[in-house]
Amino acid sequence: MPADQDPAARTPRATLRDVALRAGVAISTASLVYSGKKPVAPATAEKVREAATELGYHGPDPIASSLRQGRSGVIGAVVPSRLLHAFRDPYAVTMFDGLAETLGDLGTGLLLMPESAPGSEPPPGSNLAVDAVVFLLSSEEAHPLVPELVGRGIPMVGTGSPVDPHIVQVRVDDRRATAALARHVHELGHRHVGHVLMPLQPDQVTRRVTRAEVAEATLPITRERAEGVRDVFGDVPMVSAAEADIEAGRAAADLLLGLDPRPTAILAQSDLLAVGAVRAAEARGLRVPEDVSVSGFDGVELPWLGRRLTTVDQRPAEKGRLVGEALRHLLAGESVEDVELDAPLRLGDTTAAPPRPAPPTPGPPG
Amino acid sequence: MPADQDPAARTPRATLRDVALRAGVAISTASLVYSGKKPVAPATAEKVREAATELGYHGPDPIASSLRQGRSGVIGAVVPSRLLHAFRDPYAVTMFDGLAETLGDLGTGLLLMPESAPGSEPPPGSNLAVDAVVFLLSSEEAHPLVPELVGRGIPMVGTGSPVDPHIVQVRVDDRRATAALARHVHELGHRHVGHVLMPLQPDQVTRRVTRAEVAEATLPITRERAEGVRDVFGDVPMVSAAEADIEAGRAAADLLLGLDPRPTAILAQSDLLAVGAVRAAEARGLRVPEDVSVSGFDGVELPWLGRRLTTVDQRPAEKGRLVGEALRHLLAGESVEDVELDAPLRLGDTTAAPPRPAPPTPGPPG
DNA sequence: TTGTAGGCGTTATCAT
DNA sequence: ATGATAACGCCTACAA
Repeated sequence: MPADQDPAARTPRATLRDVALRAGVAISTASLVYSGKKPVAPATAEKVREAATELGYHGPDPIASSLRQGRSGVIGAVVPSRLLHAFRDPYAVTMFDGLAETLGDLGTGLLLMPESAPGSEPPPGSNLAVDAVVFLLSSEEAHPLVPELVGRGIPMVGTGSPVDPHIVQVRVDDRRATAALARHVHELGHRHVGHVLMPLQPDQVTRRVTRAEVAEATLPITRERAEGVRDVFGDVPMVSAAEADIEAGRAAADLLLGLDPRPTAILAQSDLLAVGAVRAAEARGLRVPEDVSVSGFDGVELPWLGRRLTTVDQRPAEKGRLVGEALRHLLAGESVEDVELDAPLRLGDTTAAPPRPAPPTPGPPG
Repeated sequence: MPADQDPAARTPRATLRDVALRAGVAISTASLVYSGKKPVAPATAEKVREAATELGYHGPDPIASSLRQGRSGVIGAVVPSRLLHAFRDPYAVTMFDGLAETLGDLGTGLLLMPESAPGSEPPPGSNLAVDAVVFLLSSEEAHPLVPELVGRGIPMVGTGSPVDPHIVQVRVDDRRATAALARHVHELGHRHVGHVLMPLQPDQVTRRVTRAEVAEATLPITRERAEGVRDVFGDVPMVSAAEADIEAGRAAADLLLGLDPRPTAILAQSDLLAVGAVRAAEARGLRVPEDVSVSGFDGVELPWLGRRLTTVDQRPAEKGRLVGEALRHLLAGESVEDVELDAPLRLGDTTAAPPRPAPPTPGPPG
């Protein structure tokens, strides 16, 4: 390795004071040249810029500036520690994209704060300088960071969980939206449906679950979507997927398709799970939608699927943008109400009327 | 909206001084209770914590702490403004995941700094308080932020571009790795191959490109991988995809498969492009690998593909981790050399010997 | 083990 | 339009 670094690194960095001194003006005047908050004579500004260039000064130190102004210009985003998994879902990425769009206009940065093992004290990230925090993908009803942030008076925006009166929520009415979708499937004529749920717990296995278990799910949307299905179909067989991804959706749907009577429709709690359900059906030689209908939830783009899923469009990009808007108002000191996002039903080509039932089993003659 | 916020919000937040005063100790002592850098008598610590609780004090202000210590505990990650597109590629997500892993241990946060329209002055993000910056997905050979950051003495780590002596690079030898892959395809017997390239420019269209155009590609890896192919096959037909995604890969490969003679193998510059190539072949009724061989580059997980791509494994997670390691050393003040990552060839089931050529065209008799 | 004192680099206020 | 001055909240020598 090189004997030593750039010699300039050894020299203490120039500060605004050095620049002002060299330009022959007051520090406060030099500050104005950079902030532009008050007019400065062009000649003066020029002198300051020159001095800055000579000293290798590249503008005010963001940390010092933050301290003085009381804001860091950074929004914290709490994300699952397994970022990889979360971002495999286009829903998550799309929502972040929408958020980043608003934030970009705002000139604020987005700081990823990975959740870590529960119980660590203090919760990681509590020592990071953020002006506000968003919870977009949390699957916990309570979160250790929340009391901490409330205590610090840091505004928070979420999309459902964690649940806390201090968090401004931007959400969809999951139950109602799911019920609308279920009603559509019911009207097509389906009477035997199966429901594929998100994981009830982290690290669980794909398995059938009971209504009682679902009532205790960590993730509120899991419960609410299941209720939406029940509102229309009553109790139906439910399988909770081990992960919110395609493979787990396939496994979960496969379990349902093995039941007797076999469901004629699979309602999945996310588009990715629904894709898995389509795969499971195909693997059994069943055609979608002729033999089995499949529906999802989210409304993400799946260009590689080659078909349009019947789903609820949560408008994830819009959701992200609305979170950004809420942040903007909160940072401006305004108070903000919860937002309910409209989530329209999108009919695709994965749902149709159920196959005609086999003629009332004549049974082998004799 | 509510008439007003939590009344506590109006009260200026308690500081360490208030706490010390209330606990009857010196500010510096109270500070030690939180930093733990020197021992404090248990009784004293208890008094301080009590006072803190009473005052609603939740630990030192991160900004003030940062100013004093000269570090913010935040790493900046420059990302494409179209985050959505970038994160559609599992390569990107996997690499970030690897990075986040190292950073998690380090207790530092990752701040996303979206690149914005070129030419904005000053470059956005230059006012954010970061201790170091990483460029993982940049497609520019030069970047406006680089001189700025060099000026501020902020260490940088990258994976190839932008190119600058101040940036520690963690890279793969793209040319050599691609040549190794090409050699494998050559040894299988292929003599007519087509090459699918990443976009040469942002916002371009999928189209055939010449060697001369490739030599001027923005993205160094595009050039280097093309050279790797040329090292083995000489000049081959090349098509640059409009985007680094499946659909563009399909369109690009379709162009190649329409040539006469039709290539018996398509070498794509990324796994996602290769998936598109597989789709293009299938759409033409060609079997992979019996009729057409396809190879990729990256080595990402594609569980939904249902087959294993022949590819170069860049080990993206490891790459991310190595970037994290480099950061760790830089932040510790050590000097760091560029890292070359080994990228092994992974044989999958998308490559095989070319189909036997049709018997030397007898032509219609007569 | 605890206290004293000074400053990190900036910006806001107020006066000129 | 410019200048002097006082914080912003904390941490670290150093002294006791």
